[in-house]
Amino acid sequence: MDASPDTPTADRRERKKAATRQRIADVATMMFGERGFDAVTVNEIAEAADVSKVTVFNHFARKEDMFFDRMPQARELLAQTIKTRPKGRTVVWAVRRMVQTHIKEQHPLLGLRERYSGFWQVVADSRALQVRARELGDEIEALLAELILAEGQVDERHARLTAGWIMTAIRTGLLTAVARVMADDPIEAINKDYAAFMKRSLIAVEFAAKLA
Amino acid sequence: MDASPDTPTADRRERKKAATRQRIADVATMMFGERGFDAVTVNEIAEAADVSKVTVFNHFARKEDMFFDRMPQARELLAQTIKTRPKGRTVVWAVRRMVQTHIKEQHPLLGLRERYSGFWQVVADSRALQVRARELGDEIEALLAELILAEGQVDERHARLTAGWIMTAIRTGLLTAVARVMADDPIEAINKDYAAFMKRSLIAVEFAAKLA
DNA sequence: GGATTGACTTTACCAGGTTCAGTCTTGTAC
DNA sequence: GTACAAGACTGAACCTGGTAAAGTCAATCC
Repeated sequence: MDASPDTPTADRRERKKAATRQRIADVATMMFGERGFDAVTVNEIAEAADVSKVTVFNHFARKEDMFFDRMPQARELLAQTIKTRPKGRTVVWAVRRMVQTHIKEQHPLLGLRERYSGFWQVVADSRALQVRARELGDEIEALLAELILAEGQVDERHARLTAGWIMTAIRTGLLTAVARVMADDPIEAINKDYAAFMKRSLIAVEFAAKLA
Repeated sequence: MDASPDTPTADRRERKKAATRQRIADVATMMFGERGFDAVTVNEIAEAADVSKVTVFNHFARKEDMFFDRMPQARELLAQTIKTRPKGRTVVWAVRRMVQTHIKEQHPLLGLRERYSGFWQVVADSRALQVRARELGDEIEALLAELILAEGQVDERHARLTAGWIMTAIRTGLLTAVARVMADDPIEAINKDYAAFMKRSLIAVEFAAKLA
C-alpha cells in the first residue's frame, strides 16, 4: 500500500507529511465512529491529532474528506480496471466483472462484511456525508462517461446516459445490500442475492443502452 | 395560484405570512440572478426584504431553498400526474407523457425557454445549488420509487432501480438540453431533439425494467 | 554556512445556521 | 371594549466549517 519500498535516502519530508495526513484521517475516523460525524468538530480532531485546524484543512479540503480518504484510490482502481480490459470487451462488461469480483472478495469499495457496517452507519447518520458520497459517486459517473465516450460508439449524451444507468444499478444494489447487513441478515445470503442482482441489472443496462 | 378566493373573514395571518415568504423568495432570487448565489449573503437578503435573518430561516430551512422555492409544488404535480393516470397505464408511461407535455408547453419544470437560462446559469455557477438540486432530485426519485412500488408488480429494490433509471434519463436529457440553450442553439431544434431523446430513453428504461 | 523550500502554526476573520428571550400583531372570548 | 393566547417576527449572542495572512521551524540544496 505504501508509496515506495525503494526510497533511498530520500524525502523524510514527504514521509512526515503522509504520516501526519494519515494520523489525522485515522483519529478522525475513530472519533466519527464513536460519536458520529456531525458531533465531532474539526477543532477537536485537530487537537486529538496534535495539529492546528489549518493543518487539517491543508490536508483535507473538506471535513468529509477525512472520512472518505480512500476514494481517490478507488477512482484510480476503476479507471485501471477499465483501461486494461481485454480487447473487444465493452466498458459495461468490465464494470460488471469488477463488481462481481468485489462482491466475491468482499473488497471494501463495493463488497460487504459485517465489520464494514460501522462505516455505513456513520454515513447513514449524517447528511453531510451522504451529500459528499453522492458527489463522489457523480465524479465516478463522469469518469465512466468519459471512458464510454472513448469507446467511440456513441455520442456524449448517450455515454452519460449509460454511465448514469450503470451507477444507478450499482448504487441501488449496494444500498439495498448495506441495509440488509445493518439489519443483521446473514452475509452469505446477502452476497449471493447482491451478486445476482448486479448481474441482471447490468445486463439490462447493456440492453437498454443499445436500444436507446 | 392563491390559496382561496373564499376566505370569508379568515386568516389575514396566513396571507401575511405567505406574502412575507414570497417577498423573501422574490428578492433573493433577483439578487442571486444579479450577483450569483454565493456572492449574496443571507444578511443582505434579510435586509433587502426588510426582515430579520432569523425570519428568513423560519421560512426557508436552507439558503438554497429560497432559490428552489417552487420545488414542493413540482413534487405535488408529479404525484398528481401519476396518481390520476388512466387505468392500465404504468408509472413510466405517465412520466413519459408528462415529460413530453412539459417540453411541448415549455413548462418551467422540465421545459426550456431562452429566458429560463438565467436560472440555470445561476445553478451552474454554484456548488451549493448543484448539491441541493441533486438532493431535490433524489427526493423525487424516492417518491417515484414509492409510486412504482404501489403498482404492486415488483419489489422495493426493483422499484428503486427503475425510479433511478428514469431520473437518470430525465437528468441527462435536461442537462444536455440546458447546455445547448446556454450555448445559444435555436430552441426549436433543441426541443425537438430533447423530446425525441426522452421518448427513446424512457422506452428503453421500460424495457430494461422488464428485463431486470 | 547560508539561502530556500515547504509543512505547520497563530490569529483573526467570514458566512451559514441555531438558540433564546423576548416584542408586536392578530384573532378570539368575554 | 378589554383581556388573553397564539404566533410571526426581532436582536443579539453563539457555534461551526472554512479562509487569509504572516510568520516559525526543520529539512534540503548549493
